[in-house]
Amino acid sequence: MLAQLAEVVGCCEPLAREPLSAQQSVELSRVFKAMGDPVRLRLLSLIASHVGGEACVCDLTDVFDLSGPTISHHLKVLREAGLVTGERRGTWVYYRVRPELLATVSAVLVPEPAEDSPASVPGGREALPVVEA
Amino acid sequence: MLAQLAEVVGCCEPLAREPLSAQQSVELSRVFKAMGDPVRLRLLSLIASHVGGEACVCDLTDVFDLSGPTISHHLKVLREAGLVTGERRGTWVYYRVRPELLATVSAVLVPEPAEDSPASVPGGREALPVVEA
DNA sequence: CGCCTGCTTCGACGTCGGTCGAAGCAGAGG
DNA sequence: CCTCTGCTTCGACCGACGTCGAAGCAGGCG
Repeated sequence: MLAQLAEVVGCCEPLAREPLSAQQSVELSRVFKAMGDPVRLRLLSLIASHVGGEACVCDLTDVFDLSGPTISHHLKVLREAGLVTGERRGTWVYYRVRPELLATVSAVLVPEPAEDSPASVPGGREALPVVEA
Repeated sequence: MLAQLAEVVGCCEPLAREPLSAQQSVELSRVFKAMGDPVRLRLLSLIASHVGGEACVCDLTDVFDLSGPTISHHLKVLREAGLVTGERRGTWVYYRVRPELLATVSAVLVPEPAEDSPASVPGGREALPVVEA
């Protein structure tokens, strides 16, 4: 049911080039809303900067003065926004970021595409992140 | 009272380089939260892509099926986040975007700075946008 | 099998935020 | 001065969201 961000946003011009359609703005705002919370933003940076590019939930929980369910909730929001992926390996669940989505969002903000970022695979527009609920 | 985004965020590394501090995440999330609404995101793109780089409120109101007070409220949120500035000229109020803030936020998202964007003035780190409530 | 640990889901509660109509303020123009 | 238009502020309503404890699920380990 969730529209695929790649189809709607991946092909949209930078903000200053032409106005967003109603649908594009809805899709894009989903990602920004997920990043619009201090805890989630910090979770994102903790995962992104962790060694190996992934972090266990138990590592993340210790950083905050928040309950486990709350951290789990925030991770779910990030997951549903397509910003991270979670994978269970044995007892622990490891989270990774999707650098493609960050690169896509980043490109929308600046007038100059700056497409030399390593995360943007050449001709990989259809390989952009897909939100699978 | 509002901390200046330039001091807190303007000097922070990309997300994947090192984790954000609690304060940095609070400041940054303020901007993302402002962009986390479809109407505000569309307002932002309408202003940014308008001829002359500025748009009158009356032009913006016509695009949405929303009341004037609601549009005004969203513009205030964007203003307080430092994303736009409003200037009264005679009867009308014109809004402009702050491309520096967009460039700053964009740079935080991608691991490669991509600092060749025209909005990032060389050595102008202290000239970055300041939120003045 | 039974327990223990790590994580998620559920249900509830309080706050925040988007929306509106009514009212207020600022200029322009009679 | 009065009025009219453009925009903002105010007050209220209601749904969305962040938070928690309790309960549920999954996998390791005696």
